[in-house]
Amino acid sequence: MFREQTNIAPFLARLTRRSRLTDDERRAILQLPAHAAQIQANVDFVSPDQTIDHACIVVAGLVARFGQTASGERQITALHLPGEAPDLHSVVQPKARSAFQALTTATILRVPHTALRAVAARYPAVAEAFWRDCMSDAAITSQWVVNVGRRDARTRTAHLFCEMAVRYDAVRDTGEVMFDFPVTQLHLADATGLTAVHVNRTLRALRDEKLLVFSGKRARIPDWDGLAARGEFDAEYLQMNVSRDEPMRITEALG
Amino acid sequence: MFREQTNIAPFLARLTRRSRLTDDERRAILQLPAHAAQIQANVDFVSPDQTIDHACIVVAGLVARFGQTASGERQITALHLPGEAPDLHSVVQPKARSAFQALTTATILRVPHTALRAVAARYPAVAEAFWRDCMSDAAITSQWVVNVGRRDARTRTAHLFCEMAVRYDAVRDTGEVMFDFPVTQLHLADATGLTAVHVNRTLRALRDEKLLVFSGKRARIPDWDGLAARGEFDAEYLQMNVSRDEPMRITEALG
DNA sequence: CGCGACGTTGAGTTCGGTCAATCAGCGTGG
DNA sequence: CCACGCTGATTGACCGAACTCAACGTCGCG
Repeated sequence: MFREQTNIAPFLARLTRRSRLTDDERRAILQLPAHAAQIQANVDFVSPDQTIDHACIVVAGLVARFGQTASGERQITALHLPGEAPDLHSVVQPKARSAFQALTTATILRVPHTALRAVAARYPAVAEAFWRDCMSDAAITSQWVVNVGRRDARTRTAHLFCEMAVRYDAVRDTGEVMFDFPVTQLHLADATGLTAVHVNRTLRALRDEKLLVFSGKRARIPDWDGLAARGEFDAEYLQMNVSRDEPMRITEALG
Repeated sequence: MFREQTNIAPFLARLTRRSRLTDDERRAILQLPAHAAQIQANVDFVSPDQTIDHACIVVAGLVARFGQTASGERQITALHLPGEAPDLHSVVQPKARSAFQALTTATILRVPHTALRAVAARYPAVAEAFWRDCMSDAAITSQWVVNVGRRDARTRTAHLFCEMAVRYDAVRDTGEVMFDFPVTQLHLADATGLTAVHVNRTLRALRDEKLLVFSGKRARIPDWDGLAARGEFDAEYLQMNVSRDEPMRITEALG
């Protein structure tokens, strides 16, 4: 039980980045029942149209949400790193509408909907934090529409790497940035709406521009400002730190 | 006041399509304070980075959420028709991250966040309905990533028209489908990630295939099944009717 | 009647896709 | 230890869907 609590901690940390929670509320989240599970790479662990009774939290590895066309081409619509809950929305929408896969062997925590609903019902501020968390993901998805719809391959790829760098919390200053990013070029293609071949060429072009080196599942960004400019990247939409903003607790609306 | 209640009714109807609400809860929503406003076409009525203190509900017209690239190209990331609340998420995220514009002269209702939060705090089931409503929009955005990222121009356009037909509630049987869709070809380009010129050619191609006639801001789909097949369209993700599903009231989780 | 917004069409270009071959790394079994 | 086979990365040659540029048509409206 204690081990499970420490596993939930990153998820709680993520929530409290954007929502204020009392000690009781935090405790309630840490005490959520959870079953750890190892997930094999490239195998659906949630399938579309499946009705599920639990949400999951990524503990280790990288999880992706997939869409598919009739001809079988795939499109990643979201990436989820440790601490995130890819299908938290299933609490209010148990019927899955897209597939989830781990891109590498991953560890997840399965948390029953019943438990999540109980906490949300007992602590409205937690329900609010869940809602807000889902909306953060939605803001990212919105940006992906813009990225995939309107930017050329290099800008698009640069933007993706910038987003991941910030989400992996790898951007400390404006100098060199490095982070592990365990994806293949095929995964990058599925995320950017390009083909694997063109991703390869695009990566090489960005390397030639001395903006990004991606090799051995590790990304190195020699010049953060340069890549951010190349990718038209503005981290604002990721709202990595809004805790200093006003409380925004619905609970306090009653006065 | 009475007039305002009737204007909120379509929004309530939308909520109750997917969430169960008691009479009290419905009444509370209908009694939300709201100011009607006329919105001019093609002018931002919400700008990015603006912190807002109210959400809006579309009463008449068509509202779009826009993203933009550095070079000024625009991408529509969501379309909202009457009864929908384009920025309901602002209740938990007052800082806007994209622009909103009406595509035609539109009427909206502005509802103060304070009032929305008060209702959500007093009736947790309403908070839940709001959350679920936002997640429905998110499911659509997810599909748009797939559409824009992986489908060719014709399939993409066909898919968009199918989605709009269903959301306008124009699909009754599998025969001919007609609905008003007040957008220009430039708007369609911004929604599909194509150029206006290519949208024009794509529309003509679909007309030649006898699948879609779009003229005078009115869409006619002679053969619904045909267009749906052409657009790889499956309405499931729109979840237009899930009320018969289990209650899913977080409130009931306490037992 | 003339202006502006929108729609339509043609000609030429280009970015990214397709097809196909080769290479590199790595785990497995002989 | 090495051959084999698999997955992923890389490269070249060619192709085509969608973009660009530019002109012209059409419609509504002041």
